[in-house]
Amino acid sequence: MPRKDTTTAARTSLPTAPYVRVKRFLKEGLAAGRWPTGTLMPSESELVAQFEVSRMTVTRAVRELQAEGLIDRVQGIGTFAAQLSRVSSTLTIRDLHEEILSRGHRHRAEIHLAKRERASAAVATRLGIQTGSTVFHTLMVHFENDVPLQCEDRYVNPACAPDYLSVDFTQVTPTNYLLQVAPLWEAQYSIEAGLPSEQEAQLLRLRHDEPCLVIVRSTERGGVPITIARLVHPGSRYMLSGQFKP
Amino acid sequence: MPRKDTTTAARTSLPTAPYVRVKRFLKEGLAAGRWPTGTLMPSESELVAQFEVSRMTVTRAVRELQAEGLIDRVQGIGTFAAQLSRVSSTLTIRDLHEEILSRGHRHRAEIHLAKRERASAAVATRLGIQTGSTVFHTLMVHFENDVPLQCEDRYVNPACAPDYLSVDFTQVTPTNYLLQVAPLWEAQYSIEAGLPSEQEAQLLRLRHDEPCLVIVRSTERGGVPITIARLVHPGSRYMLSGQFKP
DNA sequence: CAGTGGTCTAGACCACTCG
DNA sequence: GAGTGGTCTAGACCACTGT
Repeated sequence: MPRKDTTTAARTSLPTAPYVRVKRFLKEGLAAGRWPTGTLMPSESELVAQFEVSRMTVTRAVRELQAEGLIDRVQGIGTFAAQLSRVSSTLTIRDLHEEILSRGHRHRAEIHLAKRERASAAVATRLGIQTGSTVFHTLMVHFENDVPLQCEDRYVNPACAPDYLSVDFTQVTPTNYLLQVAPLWEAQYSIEAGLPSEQEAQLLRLRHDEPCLVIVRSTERGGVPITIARLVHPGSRYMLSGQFKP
Repeated sequence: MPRKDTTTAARTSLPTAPYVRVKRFLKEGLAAGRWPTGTLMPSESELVAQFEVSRMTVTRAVRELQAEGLIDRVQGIGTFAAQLSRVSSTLTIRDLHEEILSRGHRHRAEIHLAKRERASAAVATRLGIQTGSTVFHTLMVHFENDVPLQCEDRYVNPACAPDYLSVDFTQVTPTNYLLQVAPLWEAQYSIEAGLPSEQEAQLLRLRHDEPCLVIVRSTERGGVPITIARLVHPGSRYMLSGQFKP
């Protein structure tokens, strides 16, 4: 009889999956401070005995908690409660076009620059190419219902997207196009508050002393830099938001 | 013979785990555009046949990709390539004290307020309590090597941390203390650029027109609000950074 | 109905760490 | 050697979707 008899409770309401029960037990124990940070938690075999389930089931529950960063496991040693203070959230950065449409608003892009240039030392370094070699450079402003929302200043490695300049960016955002050409596999970003450059202030129709949210993002794939972008948002018109949900 | 014979390759170099191989196959296929967004991907049974592994192994690989948001699965239908453009990053917000120490710098907190107050309507709403009932209110500035780095204005629901005001916040940060009392299970935040209030500018030793990164974070547990905090950082001295790594 | 994913089991071998 | 996690298998039952 490979299938275990389902005599045990949980028939009245929801027949919660066993691995979910194990997971919940551990999660609630952590929330209740039953295993303070760094404490040794029950071993897999203990959980197997306690819940009368197979080890695979326990393993799944525990592995998922590990993936969520709630516990640390060390082979040969045991399972430990993780630093709950290092909780991390998922900050989803969507394509601005989609984001605006999903709010039910209109999106429009104004192209101010789209040409090939010689890479400055700073740009070349970050794109992993030779100073003075060709790069693609675009500068545009994105509008939400005709209000300027983002100034996008972007350099692209021609090796990764040779046809970049032939794209009509009033129809497809650079992000979207680059995702088609090379799904972005790794990226780094920084988020800070700062003042717009003179040009940015003008393009965004801002006074030069209005604070902006500045996101600098560089994207690469397998160690090959694809693009770097500086995204400037008027502080009064844009905010990032997200959730923690450990 | 329950154990499968390990005749097949991968003996010369690393004996990569089968589930890793399956996962890598799918991941690289997605990167190469083999399955555009929304496309039907191989079923579990196909992968079982192709890789000559058990279904559990395939399931694990596929389930992990799903957790990473790279694929969508629908019972009874199949597995589909997810929208790669909605890649999300993990933004880890650590305790500022730890963050500063990990940079090898000194942390110091200056307490400007720590008392009980009657909740204003705005605060009461966000803390889920009655207007006019008691709340704890703290205001402090955190220094990194004696440079003001963050102004923390915080309201706490007394029901969740009755002893909050008896804590010596020059020794323990509110975040740290609240994490001990009630590990934060859910939180929401917004990040924006803005100007400091007059008081904040003074506390941070800023001109009132210097842009700041403002994080507003509210924390709850099981639907019960614990605390709301407004964290103001001088734009010139602080930045958030993170990575995408799908 | 056949095909899909969702879950579970009872065992197994391995690598690792500790006393 | 005993205990831990890391991984795998061959089968199974289920719920769900299509035709």
